[in-house]
Amino acid sequence: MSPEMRREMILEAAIGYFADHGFEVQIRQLASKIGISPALIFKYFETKDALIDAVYEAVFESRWQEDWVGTLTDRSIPLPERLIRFYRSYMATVDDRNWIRIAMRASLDNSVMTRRYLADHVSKILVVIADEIEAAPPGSAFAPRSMPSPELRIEYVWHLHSTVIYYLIRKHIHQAPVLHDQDELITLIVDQFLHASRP
Amino acid sequence: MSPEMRREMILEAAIGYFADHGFEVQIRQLASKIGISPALIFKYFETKDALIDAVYEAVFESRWQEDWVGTLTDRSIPLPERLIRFYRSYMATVDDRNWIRIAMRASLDNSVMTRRYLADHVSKILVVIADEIEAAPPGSAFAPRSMPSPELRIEYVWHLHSTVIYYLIRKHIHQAPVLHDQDELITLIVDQFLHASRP
DNA sequence: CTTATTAATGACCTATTGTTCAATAAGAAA
DNA sequence: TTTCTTATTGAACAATAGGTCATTAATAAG
Repeated sequence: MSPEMRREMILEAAIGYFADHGFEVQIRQLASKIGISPALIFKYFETKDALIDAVYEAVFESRWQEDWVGTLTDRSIPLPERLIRFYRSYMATVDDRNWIRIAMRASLDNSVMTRRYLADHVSKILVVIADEIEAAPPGSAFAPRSMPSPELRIEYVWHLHSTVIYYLIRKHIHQAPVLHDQDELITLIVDQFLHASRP
Repeated sequence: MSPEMRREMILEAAIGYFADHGFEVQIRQLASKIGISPALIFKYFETKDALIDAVYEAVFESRWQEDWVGTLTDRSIPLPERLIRFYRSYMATVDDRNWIRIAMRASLDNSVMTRRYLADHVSKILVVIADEIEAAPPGSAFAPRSMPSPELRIEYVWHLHSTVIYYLIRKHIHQAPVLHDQDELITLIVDQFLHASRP
């Protein structure tokens, strides 16, 4: 097998295996799962830690769509519609067992990855959403009654965002039964969230 | 030192250490952290797994207040006030780094503890909240416009509850900056949540 | 002070686990 | 086929880690 394919195969297997069983699983077990010898893994990744780093890289990479901010700020479209479109796209990108579990493990292990992701990416989105709500034309169905104080602004939007993220945690980490129809969920909570903001 | 105190000391140290570094840390490290020999730990806990089980027991025990349902269903008090009181008490009980982290680790490790906790305790609360919202007198400020379909009922209340739980995950697992004033947070989101339900 | 009891330990055992490396298999090129 | 290259492995090493046990230290009773 070509080195590129083999490396990819090992990396993919490691992502799934680490997501399921944690980073402490033995290289031996991972190898036997793939059907190769443990030694071969060390041909492609210097050490176990290097493999873990590669898993982090692969999983955190491309978990972000450049057009999300564009979708949210396109004021030619009504705000509810924008939020629903955004969260549908967001769900499609992040509703992934391996991603959710590894991001959570990263935080528990005190890795900087998830904290950086939250700081760099998620908080950007939250600010945009807060801005768009505030910018809604007064008198429109979803203009805010009164936006909370600056310190509460982002926490206010977390109310919406938390629901989506924790839905994924319930699904992929707690493995509890959740509503299957995600479009319905998104419509429900965006509607709920915005109606509380009406004048 | 008396056996009871020693056992308690080991257990408490294990809770903190496992919460921080995961269940894979060495007994040696835990022992040196406590300042005792590794062998002593095995005098009080048969095996490492027995210690882990004891940690689970200790952490999941008494994470539930019997009077919560009573608080939520006392219709002599306005619903917003009931929800605010409940979530203040809930926060006081669950806003604990060790608890949040170990409950999350339990789920990732496929332990039944957290799933059972969600099924037995949390979902009970969510049903009660849904019932109370629906029972709000028509025309009151927070009577529901229209309660969603039966399948969406609980998911609807998750919108409120998720925000509280994910706030704690952000704080204790992601260790991201969060709003310090929890009373303010609770007031904000309960208010937000109920106002969306008004007629 | 002596002795009995037991909390506590240090040294050791064994299995596990990351990692290495000489040897082998497989496949392409000549 | 022969040769060259390289993907792959089996076996082993060294450090790690759970667990045991004979011995020691501490404490309280007589």
